[in-house]
Amino acid sequence: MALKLSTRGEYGLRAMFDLAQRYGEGPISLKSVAERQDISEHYLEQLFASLRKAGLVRSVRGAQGGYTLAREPREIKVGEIIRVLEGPIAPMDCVSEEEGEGTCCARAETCVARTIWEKVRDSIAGVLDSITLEDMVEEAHKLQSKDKYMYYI
Amino acid sequence: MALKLSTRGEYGLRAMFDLAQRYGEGPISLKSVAERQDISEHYLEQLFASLRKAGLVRSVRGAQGGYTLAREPREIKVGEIIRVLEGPIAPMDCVSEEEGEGTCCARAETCVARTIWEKVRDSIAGVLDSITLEDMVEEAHKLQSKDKYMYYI
DNA sequence: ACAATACCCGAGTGAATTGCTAAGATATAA
DNA sequence: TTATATCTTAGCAATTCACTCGGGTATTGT
Repeated sequence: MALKLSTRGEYGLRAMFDLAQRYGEGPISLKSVAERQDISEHYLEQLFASLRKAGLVRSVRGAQGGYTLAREPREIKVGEIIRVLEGPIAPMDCVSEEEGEGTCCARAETCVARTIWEKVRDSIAGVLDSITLEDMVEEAHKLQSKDKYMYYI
Repeated sequence: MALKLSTRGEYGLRAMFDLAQRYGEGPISLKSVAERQDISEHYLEQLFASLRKAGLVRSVRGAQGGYTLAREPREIKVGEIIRVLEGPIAPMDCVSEEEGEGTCCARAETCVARTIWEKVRDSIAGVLDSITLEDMVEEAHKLQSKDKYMYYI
């Protein structure tokens, strides 16, 4: 499978979507997220450590504690979540979004391939940065009402 | 690094580009490709076994043998090469380009994420399928003449 | 005939990554 | 003070990656 994401991105996005669906309800415990999304709670804790350090979620410790989105769902792009959990988007080291772009292209012909990797990178980033958590919540509502509609035909 | 390609795709594309630059000159030995592209010859052999079985290159055995592109450079898309060497393009198992799409989406909300992975997949495929080996050879010529132009300023 | 060349094939392997689990420390509400 | 949560570090089995090793087979020039 080419250009695959790891479970960090997959689980992390699912969990953040879960928080977005409950935005405004106060802190949500990882235990409940883990149960709904069928993900290991301990593993989720690790992902949320990254998300918290990146400023995407806020934590409340102690009983009745949990996590909330640090911003409104429409202010959080899917691309941000993926970058925090998986690192900069880059099909190849030499076209990483990070500043220190590494040393490649000692050979001239490498650069021809490089322009391809740049296009791939930008098209991926374009998709992920065009979708917010709010978009996902809205989409989920649409899918639900569509199901209902189908049912009554 | 998110959504990274392995060296199979990287080396394979470089090697196929090398053959494209020498298209019409008869069989090119892997040894020469490996030297020019600075890739292990044995490793390249493995990649070309896949490329040959997929019908992208033809082999000529024995002394003075080597590999040639099975089609003209403009008839070979970068996406084909990547798929042969890395498998179907799929940021997630459940949105693979292959027929047997696997079992995901037992949960409804998964499908919201799924539409995102589908968009990512299609945007990647769109880029890779829009570029042929001929495009790369032309691009290499442009880069060369640009260098020359810069030099004489 | 016989080297030399080059493709063909399968097994193995060390290093890195992945996807967790285990064990505990710390903070807060009831 | 107890139950509930977040935090933190360490470890680990399984898989994947990027090759290497050791052959075999086909073809060409001498």
